[in-house]
Amino acid sequence: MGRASRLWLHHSLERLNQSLKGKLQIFNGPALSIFETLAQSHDIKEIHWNRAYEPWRIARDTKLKDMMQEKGIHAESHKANLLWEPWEVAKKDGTPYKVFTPFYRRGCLNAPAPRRPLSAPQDIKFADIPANTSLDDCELLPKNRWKDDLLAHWTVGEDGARARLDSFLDNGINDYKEGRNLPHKPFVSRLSPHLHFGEISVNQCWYSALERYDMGHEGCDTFLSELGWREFSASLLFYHQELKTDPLNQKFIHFPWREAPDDLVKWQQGQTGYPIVDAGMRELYQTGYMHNRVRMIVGSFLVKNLRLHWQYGEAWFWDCLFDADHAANSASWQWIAGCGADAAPYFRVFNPITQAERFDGEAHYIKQFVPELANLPAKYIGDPSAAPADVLAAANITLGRDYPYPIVDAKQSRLDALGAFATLKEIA
DNA sequence: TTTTGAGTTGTTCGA
DNA sequence: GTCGAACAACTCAAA
Repeated sequence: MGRASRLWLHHSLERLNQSLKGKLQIFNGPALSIFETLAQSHDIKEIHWNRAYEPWRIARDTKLKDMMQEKGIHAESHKANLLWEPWEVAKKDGTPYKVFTPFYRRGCLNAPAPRRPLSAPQDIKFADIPANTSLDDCELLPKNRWKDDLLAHWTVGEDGARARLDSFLDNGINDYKEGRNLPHKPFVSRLSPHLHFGEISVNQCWYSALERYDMGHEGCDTFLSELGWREFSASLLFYHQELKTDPLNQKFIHFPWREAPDDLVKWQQGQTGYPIVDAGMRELYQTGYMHNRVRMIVGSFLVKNLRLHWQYGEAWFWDCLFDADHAANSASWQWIAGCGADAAPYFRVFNPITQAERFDGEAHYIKQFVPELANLPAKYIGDPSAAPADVLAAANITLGRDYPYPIVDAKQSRLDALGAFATLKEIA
């Protein structure tokens, strides 16, 4: 796990333990040997767990199931992370979908409806099994950065997740279709970390939305289809276990990526000279989250304007995001790079200046995370280097000192990217 | 098997 | 300033 994920997990387990009245037992180590030991010392009849789809988990759980069955223990995994299992959504010929819209509309929405959420168990009987470690001894907390201020923006745990969903259904969902593109507005759900860590189920999200709104409500439909994207990513990972490293479009193995470690660091630190990119990267580092619209902008900037390998972006997001999810992260980076499923056409390169003007025209978002530009008129917020000298002076900004010059020219690097993509055409 | 229509999120240019 | 077309060609899904 990345550092942000470990931090969230620590606090999430703490909350879970509280809601279980201190009865949560934590075991650290290889699952196989832990369960083998438990099976020797206790009379275990059945073992149940929620299914997961990461390659290492599938491999582990398969071994676990085999071992339990050898011992005569009933072992069963269940659908709990997804609305539909990957193998429940297939084309007529039985093969998996590769395009989102038919996957969702024909595949998911025509399949049997997902089960309704179950209510919490009233009475859990805990066995008297001593844990082999404590939460603190797991050392999930990062040693040298983040911690509390990073979590100031969140309420970790089941109660926080439920409150987030209710608040979104009260407010954000009504403006969701268009509003979710505006990074300074509270119109996105921000449910992703809660969903990732199982603090709320996707079934609860699905049916809570449908209890309040009908299919046909624009915001509701868009929200449900975003849950559909989560399913789509999981399906892609299930059928392409190497999604994290291998481009779905094999031609991209030959793509002429640049190697420019200095540029990568400037991207990571939010020092590219393009305020909307820098705001996003700083939001990520400071809050463990980045608004979806801005994720696309910074992603496009990395893989197209800087022409650095999408796996660098994938790795940084994996480390910094509270909602870091193997399937969604890999699939989305492949999508923005152009090698993934349903990927953007090669000529679709986000212009960081235009995007800033269109989606943060009053610069509320940028000024929140790039405070050194606080006095710059919004008119120039997309590209401070284009502001007249007297405007910069009045805003107390000296480029190259207070805020960087653009590290690449947006126009020229776009053309370079198009040229690089064109070289792929010649590959058979 | 062949054909047909369609494909999350954009930019730029010219009328 | 606004709007529609061009930007390529390919793969996918289903008729």
